[in-house]
Amino acid sequence: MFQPQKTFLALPSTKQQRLLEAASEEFAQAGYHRASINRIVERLGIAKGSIYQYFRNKEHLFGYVFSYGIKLAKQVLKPIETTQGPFFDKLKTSIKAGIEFIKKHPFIYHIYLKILFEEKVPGRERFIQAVRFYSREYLFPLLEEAQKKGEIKEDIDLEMAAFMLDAMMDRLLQAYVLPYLDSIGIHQADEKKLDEIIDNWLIFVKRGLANNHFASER
Amino acid sequence: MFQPQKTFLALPSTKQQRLLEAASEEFAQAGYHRASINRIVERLGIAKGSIYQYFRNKEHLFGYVFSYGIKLAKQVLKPIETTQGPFFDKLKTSIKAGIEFIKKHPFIYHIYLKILFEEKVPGRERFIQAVRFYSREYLFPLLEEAQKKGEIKEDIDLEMAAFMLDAMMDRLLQAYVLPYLDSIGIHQADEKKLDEIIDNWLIFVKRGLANNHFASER
Amino acid sequence: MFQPQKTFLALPSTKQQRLLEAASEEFAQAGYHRASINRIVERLGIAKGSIYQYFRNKEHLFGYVFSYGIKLAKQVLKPIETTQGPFFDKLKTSIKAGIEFIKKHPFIYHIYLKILFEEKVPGRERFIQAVRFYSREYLFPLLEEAQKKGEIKEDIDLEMAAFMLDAMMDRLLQAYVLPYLDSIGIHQADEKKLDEIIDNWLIFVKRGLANNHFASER
Amino acid sequence: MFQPQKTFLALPSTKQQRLLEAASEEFAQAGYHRASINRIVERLGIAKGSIYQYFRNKEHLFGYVFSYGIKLAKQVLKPIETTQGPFFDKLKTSIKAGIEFIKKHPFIYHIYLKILFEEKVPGRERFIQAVRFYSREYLFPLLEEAQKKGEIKEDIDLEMAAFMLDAMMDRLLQAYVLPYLDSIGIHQADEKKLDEIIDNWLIFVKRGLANNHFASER
DNA sequence: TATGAATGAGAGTTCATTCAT
DNA sequence: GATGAATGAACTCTCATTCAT
Repeated sequence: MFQPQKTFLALPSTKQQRLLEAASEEFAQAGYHRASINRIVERLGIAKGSIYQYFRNKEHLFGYVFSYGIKLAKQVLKPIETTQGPFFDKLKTSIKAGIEFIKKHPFIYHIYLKILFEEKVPGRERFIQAVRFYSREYLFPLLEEAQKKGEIKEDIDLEMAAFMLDAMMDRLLQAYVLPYLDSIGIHQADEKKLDEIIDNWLIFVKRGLANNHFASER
Repeated sequence: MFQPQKTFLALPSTKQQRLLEAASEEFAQAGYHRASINRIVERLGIAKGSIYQYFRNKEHLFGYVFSYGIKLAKQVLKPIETTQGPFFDKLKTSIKAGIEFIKKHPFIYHIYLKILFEEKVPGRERFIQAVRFYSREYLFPLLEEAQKKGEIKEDIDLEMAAFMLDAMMDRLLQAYVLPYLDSIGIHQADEKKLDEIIDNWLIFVKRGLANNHFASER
Repeated sequence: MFQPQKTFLALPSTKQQRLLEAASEEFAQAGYHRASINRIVERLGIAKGSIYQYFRNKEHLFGYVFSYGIKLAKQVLKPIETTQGPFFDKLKTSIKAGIEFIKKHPFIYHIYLKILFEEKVPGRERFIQAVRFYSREYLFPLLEEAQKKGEIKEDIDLEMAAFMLDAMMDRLLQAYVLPYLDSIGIHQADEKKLDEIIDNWLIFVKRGLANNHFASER
Repeated sequence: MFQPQKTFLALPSTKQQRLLEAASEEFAQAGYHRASINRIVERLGIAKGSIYQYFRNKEHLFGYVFSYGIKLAKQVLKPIETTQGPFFDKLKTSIKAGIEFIKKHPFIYHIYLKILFEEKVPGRERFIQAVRFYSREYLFPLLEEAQKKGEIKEDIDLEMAAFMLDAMMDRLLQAYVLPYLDSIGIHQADEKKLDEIIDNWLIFVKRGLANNHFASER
């Protein structure tokens, strides 16, 4: 949909990469509308006109960064989808993959956050859909399968479950990145601590909050 | 911190109110940076200079809207905090109060969403903290009390529980407002349907996802 | 249709006039597309932003200059239309009025010339129609009346006559302004010479080219 | 004056021709200044740099198109000049030749119209002079000859006659091309209709507007 | 106190032209 | 000889802010 110009594709791939990174960084810092082409070219030390040789306009530049992000996200998602094993293991794999993705491509995730509630961002819905790869589309089939196998209680509303899992996983990742949303110390936790937190999170998800004895008494 | 000028305080309170509403609406629609003072004064039919008599600048204007939002949020929070009864009832009250708040003050909530991930918004963290009134600060003490009373399993990590509850409640409220998240049908639901969804959610929260028999066997 | 902003109308009329003249001059020199807002504000010694307080954009600025031109043209046209007397006297009055108009408002006429064949000029047709006030619309009724009175041969095709008169008068005015179209010495001729040329032109128009004796013989 | 580079002359003549046509088309559509080298090379599918191998710059490219136009115009003009016969027959031949020229080389004529009143077009006057091949230079000698032969009244000012004929013929050709001037139905007229119109025009030219009886009485 | 005209930095975009490959 | 990436000046337009009235 949003294609770069041929000029860009003819560039040495290191230069393509540099541009992609500079643009990503700018969009990650400022969102779509506040991002400045001026700043991007300054960062890159190229002329203002050059970027218009590479991309028709800001929209197309963003579109390219964005489809690049989707490509990366899919690379992460693919191997998880085909993974075999118990449902809760897959969940763990998923959330760890999410964190790995953020570590590897912090700008992409930041762009996602920036445009989550930004208005009139070209292609926004598509982008959000793609980067939230643990969303209903992905989780619901997993839940169905798990319920069939007896891993999940029969009377659980799976739509609601998918929705809530999405919410929790999304927030977990957000907290990993944004200190002010972090109350569990996940932000910049080391590898070991991270594992602990995720396991802790899984216990919560597995057992749920309610005391079964207490709840069943009522 | 961000005070209006004395000129503003001398204004008839109806005019103060109108200004507050116009500004809220603009910030809700456009976020902080993309909000336009031009549009605000147009909406109000006052001179552009006047708004600078009332507030030192955009930052201070936003600060005022913002403290107004916090005040409103606290009004909702106070009565809930003092409510007596079982923990899960309080939770239900909380989420319903949240929805009531959004209904009553849609602009405030939208501002919260808009600035959630916006950079360089003056006082952003404070505002977000305050409007997310079901955040850790509020939930953790409730959870502690509930655990003491035996309503909640002893081996649950309360920090994690507060974090997750926060995440889920936040997303529930977002779903109420944003069509793109309405896979669970909460968007624009009628009063009755809404109750159903919240009850459903509570069951989910109470019992958790995991099949206890299955889980305990492993 | 193209309105100035209230800000402009509130300006002291001398300033309005200065702006109008500066803009007219620029549009007259460069046409619509090549006209530069930058140059206009430079000429005026005002800030770039100011002109956008006065007019929504270039299109509206041009629209205003243009409707001002139409107003002036109508002021010239009105008195001629109501003039009584022989047809050929009216023709003479018309062409002299045209020259007077050009003398008084050289920029307006130059704008007309500039946009005659310029593409995508907002409101171009309307403008051209209005400034070519000796066009078919104006000439045809006069010719009809003259024919009725016997001033003009009965077998003359009046549409063709109007068309040709328009062509000749238009070119006369163009030659008055543009040296390279002038082969009869009308360009910047003095009052006396001008009268002579116009009379000469009228003879040509009255009698036509053809030698009647010769023509009738064939 | 404006020469192509040797590189261009070494090109196969089909390529030369293609370039000429593409450039003509662009200049015809956009005039001189708004014409875009970008679009020309796009149309041709050649590299932007190449065109600067062929022509020093835009000015020289235009100059070449322009001298090509003059060459074509002269090809049309030559045979007419040498034609023998009555003056009014020559006039008819002339205007028909003009229409033929426009049909055959629409871009050249459109360029003429576009730059008629455009400022700072290199060589503009020369080009206009050449393409308006029924101008004073051409018409005046014909008129002199005709007057000598008694085809034209003795007391006609030939300079004025040439001027007016030029004006009328020019406008006739414009009407053939531009819909907004087609009050006389010349626009896109079929061959037969066209002949009729030209004859009608000739009658007008021959006899003139004035009623001789009426005029002579006064 | 209220007004609104004036400002100017900065935004996205276009384009003829250059020059290393 | 052909290429096309790189340039940068100039373009129109927006906006928070100032200040004389």
